[in-house]
Amino acid sequence: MPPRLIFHVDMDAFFVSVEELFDPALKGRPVVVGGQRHERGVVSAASYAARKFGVHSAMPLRTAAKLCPQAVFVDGHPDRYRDYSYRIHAVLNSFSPQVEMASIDEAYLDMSGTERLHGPPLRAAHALHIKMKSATQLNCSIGIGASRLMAKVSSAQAKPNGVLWVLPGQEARFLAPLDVAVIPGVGKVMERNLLALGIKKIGDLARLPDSELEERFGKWGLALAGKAQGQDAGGWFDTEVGENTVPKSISHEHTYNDDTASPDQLESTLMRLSEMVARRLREASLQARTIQLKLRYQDFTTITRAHTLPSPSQLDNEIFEQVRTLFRKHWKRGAAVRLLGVQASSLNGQAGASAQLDLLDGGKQQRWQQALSAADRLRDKYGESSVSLASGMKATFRERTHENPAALPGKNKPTP
DNA sequence: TCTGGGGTCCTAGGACCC
DNA sequence: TCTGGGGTCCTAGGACCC
Repeated sequence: MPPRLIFHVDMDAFFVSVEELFDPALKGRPVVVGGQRHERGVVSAASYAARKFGVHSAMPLRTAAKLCPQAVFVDGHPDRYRDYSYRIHAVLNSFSPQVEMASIDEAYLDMSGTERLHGPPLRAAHALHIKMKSATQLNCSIGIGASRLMAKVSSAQAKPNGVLWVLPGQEARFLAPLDVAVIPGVGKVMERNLLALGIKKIGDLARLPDSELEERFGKWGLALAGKAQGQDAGGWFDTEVGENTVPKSISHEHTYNDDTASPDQLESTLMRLSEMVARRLREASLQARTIQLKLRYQDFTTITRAHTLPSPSQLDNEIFEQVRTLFRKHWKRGAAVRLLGVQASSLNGQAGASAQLDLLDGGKQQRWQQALSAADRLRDKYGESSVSLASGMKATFRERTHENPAALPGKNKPTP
């Protein structure tokens, strides 16, 4: 069997580049995307000019402002990025039937067997590079290899705006001089652990016997030994391109600008987050069995508390009631809260689940779903805050939502 | 420096069942 | 009296990625 041919396509400074398309005056300047300089938050993306000052993503905005006072701070625009992500996806789909978006701005393509259509790998990559630029006005970097891992590592080495192919058989030699931290999955903690063993470069790692790595780091250690040779070696990397499509969890969270201990404020945030999660479940035709609350206090201590429902749900009120129960049980009353989050997991497609629900309950469930779909459409039209579940809370209705009172699930509330 | 929001995967312990 | 073993589900926390 011939080796696989995998492309990893990674957009260069994606958020910054999109912002530059909307405001060309940003070009060439140090730009920080993610919020204003004094806000509570972190850098989502920094332009190459800003990176020269030591600014990088995940850094607190206030730190970035100190390192680079002359930077332009720009709020993020998720809708814009999603829109460009779709365009990128469309370009990629025209090159291979096997495309997997790994995040909003990067994708894997399985290009095995496309030589007849696209020619040899480098020619295909250059054609893709040019088409991406003309279709989206954005630069990308492309890594090519016989595994996801090699493609991913190569695209990072190719940045910015480059193409790099590591020939089959040359993987270990290519990786050897690189820091262990370039291996996807090796973060700060693992890097420190390896450094303590005198392992700094991937070549050092490759010299260690597999058995020692397994002994010290378990299953992960064994995978690491394979990665030092450029193999996908278990876990997420070891899947077919295009296999990872159904999400495992859907969540929303919110960090307050000012910490709060007001039960009303906290519970209405939970309601809003529950609605957002439920809505996305319905959009994806998924139902969740496990509902999780995330709670972060002022001092940053964070807890998660979960509950698994007897039958799955995609309904605002069921999710909210669960999360509120968890909240009332575990929140230290009076303690100021920094962040709240709601997560739905143990997801399954609707087909099986709704059949089960029909069996249990008949029309009530369906009426709820119709009401909620109508509410979803209203939110599309008038914004997220225009429609809200009333269930005993202060709800915010705008005048125009009364045009269609039947669409408000808070009225004449059935309890499924 | 004072720490976002959306995800994935792994580990470890306890419950529960056979 | 002291004491199995394996499998699966659930929960909590943490590392990691973009």
